[in-house]
Amino acid sequence: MNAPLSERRQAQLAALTDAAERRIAEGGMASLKARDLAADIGIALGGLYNIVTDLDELALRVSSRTLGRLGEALTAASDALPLESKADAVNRLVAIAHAYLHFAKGNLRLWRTLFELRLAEGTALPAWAADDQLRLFRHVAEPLTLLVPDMDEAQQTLAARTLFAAVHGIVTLGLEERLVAVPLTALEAQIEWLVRAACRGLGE
Amino acid sequence: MNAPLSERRQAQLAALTDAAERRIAEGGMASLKARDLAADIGIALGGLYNIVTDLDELALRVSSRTLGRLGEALTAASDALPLESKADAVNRLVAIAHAYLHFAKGNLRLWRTLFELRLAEGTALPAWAADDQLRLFRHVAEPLTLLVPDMDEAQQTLAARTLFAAVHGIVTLGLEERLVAVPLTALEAQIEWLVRAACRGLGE
DNA sequence: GCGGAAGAATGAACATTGTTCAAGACTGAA
DNA sequence: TTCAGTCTTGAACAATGTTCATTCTTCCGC
Repeated sequence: MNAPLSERRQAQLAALTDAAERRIAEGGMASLKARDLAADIGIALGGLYNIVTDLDELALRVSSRTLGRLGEALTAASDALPLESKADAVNRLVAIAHAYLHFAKGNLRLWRTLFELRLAEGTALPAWAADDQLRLFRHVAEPLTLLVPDMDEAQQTLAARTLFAAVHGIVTLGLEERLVAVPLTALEAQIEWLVRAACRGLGE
Repeated sequence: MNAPLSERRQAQLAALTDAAERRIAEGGMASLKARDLAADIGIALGGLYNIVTDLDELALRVSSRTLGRLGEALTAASDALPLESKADAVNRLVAIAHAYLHFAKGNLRLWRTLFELRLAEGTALPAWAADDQLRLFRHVAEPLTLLVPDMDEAQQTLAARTLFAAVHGIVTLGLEERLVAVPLTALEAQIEWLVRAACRGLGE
């Protein structure tokens, strides 16, 4: 209780973010309630707004953490494979896509929250949040530079985004349980097919 | 909801759905407010709940309309091309994907609403809504049967879903304005590349 | 140490929503 | 006309995010 205020604030922010993360993991973004969170960390309702300006900011902070963990997962998948030949590059892209699928399945609610963020119309998302996103694309872009070294860089970036988006779409639809459930291994196979086909299509 | 409705009720329901569609097209699902809608069609607040059980039901009805119009757009794109050779099949798939992109861009808020529907946990979506979705997949499945006639039907269905999902992902990310904007023609080119590559990958 | 300014904590109050409900108004058959 | 059933109404309720005056703490210059 008598730690210096600045430290205390940091600790509160961390505790608040923890609580928010737990609540979202438990019940999705819809269960991010100001009163619940205040109770979780033992402060009065109004105190929330000394730590954070918005519940939206809080959701953004949780999303940043999730993106960080996702990045680590993709890094781990990448580092497990060599990257020397073009075949390596394709294999690595497949591994990244599979890692993405498994992360999404294993962190379903937190992962979904990444895309449910609705910032107030007109407010751009903070730089640190945008950075997190770019870091993700770079995981895909790196093998691509080896795969198609002659392609101009803007085109490579665009291709990385497209590939990422395609895989993301497959994962999203595949984990949507209000449609027919697709077995995980079938999803993996579909992703692998698409990534390999897309890579082959890049060559020409 | 399935008892025979009086004519007045039908008219009210239509007017209400119109109003909801207008509001969503204008400001997204967040601007579907009970009081606004009641005012729009000139009834008291409570009267809404004689016409519709929920605002969610209303959003679902608007989504059904949107899916219907989307289906028509895909049909129009399909019918404009012959379907005899395998090359025709690929061209048609590309045309469908492009039509999807243009529909999404031209009906951005209504299209996004399709995926923002959050039915109360545990309630399945009504059969008529599920049917609309299946009809969409069939647009993709039809050319696929010509393209890979030897493939077993379950596999064809799965491939259709995957292709649809991949294109959907590209469109979603491409129309997300809080990232770098991608010119429409670049988006078209990316989609065409991916669809053609995926089709070639199917053959082997 | 101390005293006052700056900042933080509190919880009541406000604003905005979706939804319900008792009471009145209406409609159509007898 | 009368009356039972139905529709409509708008006030009330509940849940929620956010603000604010008041009270309490903390920190820094003396």
